[in-house]
Amino acid sequence: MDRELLKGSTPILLLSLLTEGPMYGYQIIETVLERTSGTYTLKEGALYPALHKLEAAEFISSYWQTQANGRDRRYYAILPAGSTFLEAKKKQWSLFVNMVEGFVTPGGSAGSKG
Amino acid sequence: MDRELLKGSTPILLLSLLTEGPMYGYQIIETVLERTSGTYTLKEGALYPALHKLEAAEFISSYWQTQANGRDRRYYAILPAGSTFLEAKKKQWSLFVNMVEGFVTPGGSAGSKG
DNA sequence: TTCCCTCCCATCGCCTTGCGAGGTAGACTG
DNA sequence: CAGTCTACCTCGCAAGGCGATGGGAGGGAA
Repeated sequence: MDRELLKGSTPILLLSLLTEGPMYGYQIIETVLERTSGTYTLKEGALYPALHKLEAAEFISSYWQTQANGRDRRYYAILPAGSTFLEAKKKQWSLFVNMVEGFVTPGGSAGSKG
Repeated sequence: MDRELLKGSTPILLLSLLTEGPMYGYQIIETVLERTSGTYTLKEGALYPALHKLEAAEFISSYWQTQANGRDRRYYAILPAGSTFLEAKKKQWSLFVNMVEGFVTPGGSAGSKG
């Protein structure tokens, strides 16, 4: 997976994932790994700073939860503002994808959606 | 257009464009501007360094051409290695797009590619 | 008890990229 | 001559991902 391509897509990934329900960091990494069949490993050095930024922007919130075995986990949940932001990001995303595809496949105008 | 999303996509754009024939910098900027209906302005600060990198990697070659009015223009043309690289990049691109879409639309597996 | 592995959090410096701003210069226009 | 358009290029900055590194708690093995 091209690292440079990834830049900027992490918030979309994170917010989309959290739309399905609260998750904790380690779980996010594993989930991404599973869903991509090992293709993409979300790195800790990318995940945590991204999570913290999202929280600082109040797009997500976090809370610590203690498990039965006594260990603590920090869960992240999406906030309404985060959902709104996600929708905006999604629009930018499809705009971006259509733009690039428009150049990659110049003949068939890649404008299948909005 | 989200700047961060753009990162890493420039080589694909450039190589794809040059597949249609040799172009010079200024022309590339104008072409991108036209084709995206003014949505995306490829900046000089992004274009020239990218072009130089591509040339250093021998994916493209350049030559100066003098116009009728005496002005010089530097044309860039894609090389065989560049085409090969483009194909690889395209694969990475669709992998990347499918990956993100897989998270954005968890229900409907976004497996419609080319 | 000690050792190590797994889980789970987090930060730091480096590298790469795109961008804004700045610079050079020839040709055409007024 | 001044101003604008074409056409090239570079520099410093900001932002993001990555590899490395570190810390801490629980559980199993020696």
